[in-house]
Amino acid sequence: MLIGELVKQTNLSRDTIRFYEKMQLIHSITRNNGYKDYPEQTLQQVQLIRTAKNLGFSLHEIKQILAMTAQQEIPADQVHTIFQEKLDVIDEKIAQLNQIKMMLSRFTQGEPCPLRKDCPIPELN
Amino acid sequence: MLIGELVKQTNLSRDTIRFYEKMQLIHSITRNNGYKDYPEQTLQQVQLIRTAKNLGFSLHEIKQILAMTAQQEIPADQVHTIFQEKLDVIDEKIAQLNQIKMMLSRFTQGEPCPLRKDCPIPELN
DNA sequence: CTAAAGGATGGAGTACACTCAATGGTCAAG
DNA sequence: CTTGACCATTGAGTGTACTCCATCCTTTAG
Repeated sequence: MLIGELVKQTNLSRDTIRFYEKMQLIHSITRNNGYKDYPEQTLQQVQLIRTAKNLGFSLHEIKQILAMTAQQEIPADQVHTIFQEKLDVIDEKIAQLNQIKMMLSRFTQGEPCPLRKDCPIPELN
Repeated sequence: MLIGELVKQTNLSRDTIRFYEKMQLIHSITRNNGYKDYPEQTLQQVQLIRTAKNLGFSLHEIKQILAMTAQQEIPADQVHTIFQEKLDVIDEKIAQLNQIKMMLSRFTQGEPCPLRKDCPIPELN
């Protein structure tokens, strides 16, 4: 797949795609004429980049996640540990989101806001 | 509370606190001697900033959330709408996190990775 | 009174993640 | 063979969120 096709399928800009490739989040094979060919799976990888970015992961972290998914198996304990770490981070983020959500929800139901000075102190985190 | 105390309680740097104040996420009262006095609730506000930032909200978005919590009530439909929007974003983020989580979990249980096939293994820095 | 600790301001610099502009090569249609 | 759509590279610029530095003022301990 040439870059123009990838742009259409992903709605990313050319520059963004080239930036991701420079950062080695995605990869291509260079044809004889100098044009770059992106494999089909790049679409899925871009989708993961988009989602993870949206969730506050840095490109560096996303690169790690992508690298892990590229392994054949999960042989080393080391890799598994990094993997579990990411899962833990995700669980923590979910918990934090639920906390903020509950705080905001209570507020929309007319309860006093914990961030105002005349209100009780919340237990965030 | 003077800035030094706030630094101790929050583990943020002086510069970060001053940056947040310049961006109007937090506020202070200036004493006669020019020193700035931060109200107690600043601690909770900083905690929300920290949590929301961790979840991928921008300082601009966090400023909106903080502004909303400062309202006495929720009178205007407009405010309520923005509020509900944030709640929706939070729900979406939770869903996305669960998606990534499930993808990674499946992978740790030996299933083939949807991002693989012939993908080259990126190098970790 | 003096020194040290802590406070304020202004401006420059940094890291990250793009984004744009300039320049030039490749290829298919007419 | 030219034109226009695509492709490539390089380097500069932008917005966000800090971070550092220089300089100067205020308070407190000795």
